[in-house]
Amino acid sequence: MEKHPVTIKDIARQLNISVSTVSRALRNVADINPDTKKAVLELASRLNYEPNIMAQSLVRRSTRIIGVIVPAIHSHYFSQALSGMTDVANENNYYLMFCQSNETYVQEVSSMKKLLACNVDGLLVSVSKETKDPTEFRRVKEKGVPIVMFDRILPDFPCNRVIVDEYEGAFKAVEHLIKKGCRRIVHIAGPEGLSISENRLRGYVDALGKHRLPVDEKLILRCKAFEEDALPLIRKVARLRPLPDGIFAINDRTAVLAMKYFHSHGIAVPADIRIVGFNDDPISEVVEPSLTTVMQPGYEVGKLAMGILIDEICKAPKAEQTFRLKTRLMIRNSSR
Amino acid sequence: MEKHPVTIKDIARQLNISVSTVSRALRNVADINPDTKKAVLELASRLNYEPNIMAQSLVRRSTRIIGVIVPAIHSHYFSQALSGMTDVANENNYYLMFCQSNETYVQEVSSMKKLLACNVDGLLVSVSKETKDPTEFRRVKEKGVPIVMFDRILPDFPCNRVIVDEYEGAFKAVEHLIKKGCRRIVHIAGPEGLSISENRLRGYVDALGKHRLPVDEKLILRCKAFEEDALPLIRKVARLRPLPDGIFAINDRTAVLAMKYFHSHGIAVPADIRIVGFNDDPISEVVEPSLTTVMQPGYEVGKLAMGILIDEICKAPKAEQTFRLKTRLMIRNSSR
DNA sequence: TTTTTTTCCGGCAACGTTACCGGAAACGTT
DNA sequence: AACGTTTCCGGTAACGTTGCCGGAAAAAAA
Repeated sequence: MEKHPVTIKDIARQLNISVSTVSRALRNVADINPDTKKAVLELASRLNYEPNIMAQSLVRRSTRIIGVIVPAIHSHYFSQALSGMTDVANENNYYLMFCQSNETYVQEVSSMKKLLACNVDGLLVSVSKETKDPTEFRRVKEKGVPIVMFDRILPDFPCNRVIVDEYEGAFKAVEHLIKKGCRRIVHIAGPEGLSISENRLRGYVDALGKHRLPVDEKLILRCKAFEEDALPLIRKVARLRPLPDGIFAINDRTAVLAMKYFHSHGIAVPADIRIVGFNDDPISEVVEPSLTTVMQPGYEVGKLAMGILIDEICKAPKAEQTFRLKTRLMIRNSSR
Repeated sequence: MEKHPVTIKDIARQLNISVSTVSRALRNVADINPDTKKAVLELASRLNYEPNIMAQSLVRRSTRIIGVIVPAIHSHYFSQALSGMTDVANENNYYLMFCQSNETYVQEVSSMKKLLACNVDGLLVSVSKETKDPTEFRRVKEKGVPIVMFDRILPDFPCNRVIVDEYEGAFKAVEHLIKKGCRRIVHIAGPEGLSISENRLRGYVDALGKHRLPVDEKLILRCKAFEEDALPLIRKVARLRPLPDGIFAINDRTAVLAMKYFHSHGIAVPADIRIVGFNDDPISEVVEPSLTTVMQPGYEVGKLAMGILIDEICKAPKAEQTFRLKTRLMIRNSSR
């Protein structure tokens, strides 16, 4: 074991030809005798030759590696997106390197440095909840490495983007509550400054506006993290008088947390209060009562983002676009 | 933009010294004047120099890239494991390339080929449900690329392994049911031949044996896939007479499926039938009644597997071991 | 036949880095 | 002063591959 992997030189030596001829035979280039080509290909497959990607990328200045940075690899939504990316990357003969920021800006930047050192051909990023400053991303772009942002984008940083239409999703969710008769609807919002938080909040506000309901600041509660600090907010909601009759939560975990809390405190869902979440996590189908929620097509977001990035790598630069995928309101029992 | 990234040569030119001197200054080697070293380091950081990993790996014959193959990136358990791996890899300055087999042998092998072409320093594999044949893995090992298998291992292929003690987990789960008074316990088992299926089955059988309960073949039902074909089996269970009084399911999704089915068919859980699952997916906490299940430490499995692989890459080969992480029985309402 | 064109191949340099070797200069020793 | 030692540096080859160029041999045209 530990033999040298077979190289182009080995083939050249055995066939008594030069390395450049072998190289040409292995690729689809003219200037090669069909017979030699056949001989080379045969020997190559017999020896189980695999080209050395490192050497290739060194001379080609392109690695076919794409770097991906997400806040957390575990997380139903992101792991679905990663899955979509992987499938598309595979089809197109690209390699993927994954990093997670664990929701910190520091890890995000250090991951980016590492990926750049690997000469990635492109970057797929969903920013951490701490990230506000686009300068690091600008630097990368100036080096000529294309970036596509997905889901959690940075408003100040122009680039191709793939997001779900969270505004519309939120709007539909809140409108659904209104149609069910809710008049005092709480929004448990996400961390400030994050695009997804703001979009969902806007959807909430506009839906109220459309139906001429007042926007009461006291009914808008902000999480700092995503789930960790939701419980105190939920307690606050339960103590509000009169009790709100609807909740639109930033995500399913928060919504479920609220449902569990209400259940153990004698507040009935949906009779006393209706609840809608966001994400369509597996838990939403399973919780009792099942949770109405906004489905985001994570797998599709991943596929699309990867597709766009690959396009940007290969072809001439087009105008930067923002692609919005539609959400779907999954109506279940928590709002019936 | 699209400027050449700064190389060791640029530094050498600007400082009027040779590339080898720069190279030495950048690394921790003797044979370098402290002053020159300082000058080089300063200029390097001023120019934002990053060494080209491709070039380094070409000459060092080591890429610091580790390939990971799992059946599915989405999946609560695997995404947790990947998360653990990523964190450990990062700490140790390794890069990760992820592939998913989508539970097919073909994709698994093609992923492996691709990763090898990238000259990965090691491989972390959890095999697909189709995989029986160890020859491809043997080949890799003969090339000197270390493999650590985790979770879904291949019995015929000797290597370092990290698994959870599924036997003990299953044993405890079934024993728990017995202690709650169950006497006719069904096992909804996983696909045949998979290590995890077999280990859990053995735990089931042995727990029955220990408590002198008969093993009834009619109470052991096999899934072919994991969840897709579970429903017919559950129907079968519901039609059994006398009705079984306990179920040990291969995973939480199957268990929840069963609970939902029973609920809509007037069978009470846990009064008529007690249920235990496997995995501790988020859904198990949330379902009504909450699901008793066997917790597997996915994140820890990932961390440990990566740690062992890195050890194997760096140090002299030690005897191959199988590391078993303990599970924990999470007792909830579905078995009370 | 000679000339032109085509076909095919080998040599060389390059990609960015490291490893090895040899040697100049500075220092220390007797 | 002559010698050995140490310190530090530059040159060169190599890692595996591709791209360019020049040229020999074969084929086509004159």
